[in-house]
Amino acid sequence: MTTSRVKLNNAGKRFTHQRALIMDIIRQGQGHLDADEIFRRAREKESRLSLSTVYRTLQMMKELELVDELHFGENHHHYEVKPTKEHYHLVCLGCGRVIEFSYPLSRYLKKEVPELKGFDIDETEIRVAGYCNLCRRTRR
Amino acid sequence: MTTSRVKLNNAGKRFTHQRALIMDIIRQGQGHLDADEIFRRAREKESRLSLSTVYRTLQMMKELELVDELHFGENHHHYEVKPTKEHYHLVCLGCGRVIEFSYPLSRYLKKEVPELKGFDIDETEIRVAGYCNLCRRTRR
DNA sequence: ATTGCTATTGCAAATGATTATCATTAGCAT
DNA sequence: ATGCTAATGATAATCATTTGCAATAGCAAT
Repeated sequence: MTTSRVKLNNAGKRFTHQRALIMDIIRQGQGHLDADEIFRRAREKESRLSLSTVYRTLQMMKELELVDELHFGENHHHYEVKPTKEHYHLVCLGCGRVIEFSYPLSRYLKKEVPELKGFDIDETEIRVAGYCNLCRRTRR
Repeated sequence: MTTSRVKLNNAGKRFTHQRALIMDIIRQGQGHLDADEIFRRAREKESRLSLSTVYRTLQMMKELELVDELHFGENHHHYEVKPTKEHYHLVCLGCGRVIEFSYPLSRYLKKEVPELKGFDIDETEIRVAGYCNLCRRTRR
């Protein structure tokens, strides 16, 4: 997409078709793919693509603030396109489903948390883990 | 400490001195050590202690709800004794300092987030990253 | 205290996730 | 079309964590 191309050029980066592909996959991924899943999907289109390129691209897109890295309490990360409205994630420990919810945390923090005085906030993340409606029932 | 011994026994686990040591270190650690730091400190007392034992013990203590695992956006985890009052963490990207703050998230979530209807919450975590007072100034 | 069962440990090797190295390739400004 | 150099692919290296297994040590029963 043109927007990403411009963003890359402004940052002095080249617009490669690997990068375009990876971005498209994250965009269409409807959610929260991890590096390996992005790699597998990208490989279907570009069989010569390297996993290193996926990691390097993710790193760069984080720095350019095109994507956010999410942490679901696992030992690998997930990625989503930088969202326009503030939202967080509910992770079901049963089925792994991820549910988004909006919540104006940053506004509340400023109001209610004295420790934040003079602290320059870069990122906020909320993780709520538990069992969704369905999994709650089938749990023994 | 006796309390942990009882908790272990109730769970059908043995109270080994490795486990006691690891728990003490986390308790006295004043905060948020990672597995490797726990290992290094424990080794000063018990030079034959194995890193596997640290990992296995952490795993077990998580399950018994004696400790919480924290995620600071790195690719390893940190640990603290299960806190009595709800609090979260502010991580300075400059100096790595971790500041705790209390915030009644779970109460607010129940009130304000419809997606949580029927969702059985196990854990909640907030991560706020940015630059503390000191680091903010020295940043170019 | 002694015994016996078996959970736990230490060690080493295995796995999983990510990063670094480096020769080759390909954007993009000229 | 050309040349400079950032980016890529492939592989090896690193870091974090887990697993397999023989030796050890809790702890319940004697």
